[in-house]
Amino acid sequence: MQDSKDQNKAVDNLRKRGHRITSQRQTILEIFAELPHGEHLSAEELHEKLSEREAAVSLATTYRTLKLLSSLGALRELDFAEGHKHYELKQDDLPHQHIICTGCNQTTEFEDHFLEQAGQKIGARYNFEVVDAQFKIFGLCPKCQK
Amino acid sequence: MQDSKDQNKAVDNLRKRGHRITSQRQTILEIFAELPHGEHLSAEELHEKLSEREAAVSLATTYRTLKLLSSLGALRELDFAEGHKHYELKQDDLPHQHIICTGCNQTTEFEDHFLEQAGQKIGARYNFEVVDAQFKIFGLCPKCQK
DNA sequence: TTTCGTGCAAACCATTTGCAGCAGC
DNA sequence: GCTGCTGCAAATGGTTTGCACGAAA
Repeated sequence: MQDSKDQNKAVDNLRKRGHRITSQRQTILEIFAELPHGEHLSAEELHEKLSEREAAVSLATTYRTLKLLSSLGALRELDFAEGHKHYELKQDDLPHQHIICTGCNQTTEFEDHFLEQAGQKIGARYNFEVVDAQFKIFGLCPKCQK
Repeated sequence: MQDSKDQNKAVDNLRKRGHRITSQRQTILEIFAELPHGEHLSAEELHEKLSEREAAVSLATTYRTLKLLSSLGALRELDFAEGHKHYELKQDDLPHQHIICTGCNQTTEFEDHFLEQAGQKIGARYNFEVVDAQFKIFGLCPKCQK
């Protein structure tokens, strides 16, 4: 399956950089791998999901792991201007741009071939080594326009 | 001058929606109008600039004003994933996309005609009333690649 | 066995809020 | 004069950290 491939890649990345493969890290990656594409979790939400399992993970470790995995490029850190960050598995071959309703905070994922390339192209213009590019559209969804 | 135009537009917006034109709000708009294009301020930085003037503004009011002006569309709220937000005057006719170095946190502004349109186009696809579109590129600048 | 990672609780820091006094309109 | 705005200080909420113990390698 698609997502467990990225999960394994993340584990390899941990190992490669000398980090240990702990049960907590595995469980967290597992949860992200099982998450339907397009969904993302805040640290708090992830911690909640972890608590539902037998193998609970402390909030501190949850935060530490999210930060570590993001720095390794296994997770993508998303900021929707609502006070806390969200995270999702980084899958380069899938769309990950967002359109956010400032009324109800609902986010929808979309893809746009042009945008996928734009990041690399513009980065090159500035001699940047591009790690990630995010396009966010803020506005009101049909429901919230009334 | 370019920026004072946007400043006045913001004042009109305040008035139109029944908000009062206080000296604090005017001073804050003034500071943003005087800011070189491409620069942006955090609440803390703005508060510092305010303290340098005779007419100081409390931190609480600084935050309240930033929030109000953003909700009116006079300011743009920027999030560079470094723990606090930044704000800049919203000038629709100028570029406002950012490329951010995750090494030294330096941000560079750039424009791209395609991107400016892409937000509107994609928003329309989802029947969104687009308020703002932000494209962010994360990566390492030439200096930080070593 | 040697580090590194974890859990806990306390600490931090950006932002928000209750309330009394003050200032736009 | 009415009501919204401000300043102050205290509260909040997400995130980080110091430390002692437990677990990968």
